[in-house]
Amino acid sequence: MLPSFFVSLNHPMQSINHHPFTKGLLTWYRQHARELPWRQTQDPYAIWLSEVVLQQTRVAQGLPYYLKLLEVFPTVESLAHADESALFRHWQGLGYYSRARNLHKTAKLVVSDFQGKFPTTYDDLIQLPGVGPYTAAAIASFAFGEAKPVVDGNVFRILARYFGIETDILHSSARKEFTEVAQELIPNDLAAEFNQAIMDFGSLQCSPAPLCGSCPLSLTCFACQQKRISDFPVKQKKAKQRNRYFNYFIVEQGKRILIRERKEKDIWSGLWEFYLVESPQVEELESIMELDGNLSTLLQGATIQSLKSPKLHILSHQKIHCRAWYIQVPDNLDISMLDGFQWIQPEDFEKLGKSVLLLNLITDNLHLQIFNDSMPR
DNA sequence: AAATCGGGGGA
DNA sequence: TCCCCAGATTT
Repeated sequence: MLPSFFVSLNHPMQSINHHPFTKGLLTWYRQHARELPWRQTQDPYAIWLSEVVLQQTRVAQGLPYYLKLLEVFPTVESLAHADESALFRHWQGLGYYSRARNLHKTAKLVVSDFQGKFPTTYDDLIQLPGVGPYTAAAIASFAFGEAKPVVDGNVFRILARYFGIETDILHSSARKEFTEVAQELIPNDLAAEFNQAIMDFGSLQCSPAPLCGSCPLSLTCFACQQKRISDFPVKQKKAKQRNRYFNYFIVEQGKRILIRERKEKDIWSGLWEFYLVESPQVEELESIMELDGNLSTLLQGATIQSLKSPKLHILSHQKIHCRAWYIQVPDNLDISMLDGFQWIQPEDFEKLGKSVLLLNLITDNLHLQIFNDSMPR
């Protein structure tokens, strides 16, 4: 009769994991762990914040945003009570702006429905807006010690290589399959350490261009043994991005400029921008005016000049071709307010979140009188 | 199941 | 250029 702890070795909820992968990984981690600020705390708020910032974002890029956000919004209450516009301004430049909206939603939800205390289990955490399987597992393990494996890009890559898994990691069934493998490997009593370890291992050792020569797992790694490192992970190639043509007009009247919040279901929703006319291709000014009736109205009695602008702005799925003009409307000319637009002073516009394309457009034209050195950064 | 949502860095 | 990054959500 075997003792129960021995029987449990082949059970998913095993308390001690002797798999060579796990042993080698944890040994490696104890010598190579990165020192990262969100590892110095067990506060679920700080951990949640870091995980959302780091979604699809490199540590080096997200780190300054995390530090600043935690400084400005040190508690979930402070974030819940903050203006969403302030949050967007701090998120400016980080990308995937729906993260900021969901962050605010969840903060308000945690304060209003959970007395400011985050849920403590994976199953409850994943109910929160902007919290998916990865982030729920990260918070559950790091803050509460629950043995749920994180399955991010690192984990897909490492497990695909180590076990020779040929499943397309973009296929809908891939997450379930890789999660089941990871669940077999994660030690019940060292879940947080295992999850931190596997992500550091993916970043530092088993990176996209891996360092197999110095890898402690190379002897038991399928891809390395078979000399098929480049075969894993299997990943469907991405489609080509579409072209779009943005024509921006910096419209000025009496020290104020015409701006609008992007609210449609499109890129940069929640950010602010100048008057924009999108065209199906590169167009002359005359053709652009035909595309947009209000533009001709704005130009009645106004002066217009061409501006320097970023030629191209690349996103994951789109290539934005950009041109820009400067329209000065005389003070005495009465412009009826266009729907959805508002006039704003540059120093107030600076406080609103803007896309990197718009920031670059502004930077290219800081010599304009209207900006008057009020728009740094 | 596929598409979409940013921006930046490394090879 | 292409790929990938501490993914989530919508269609």
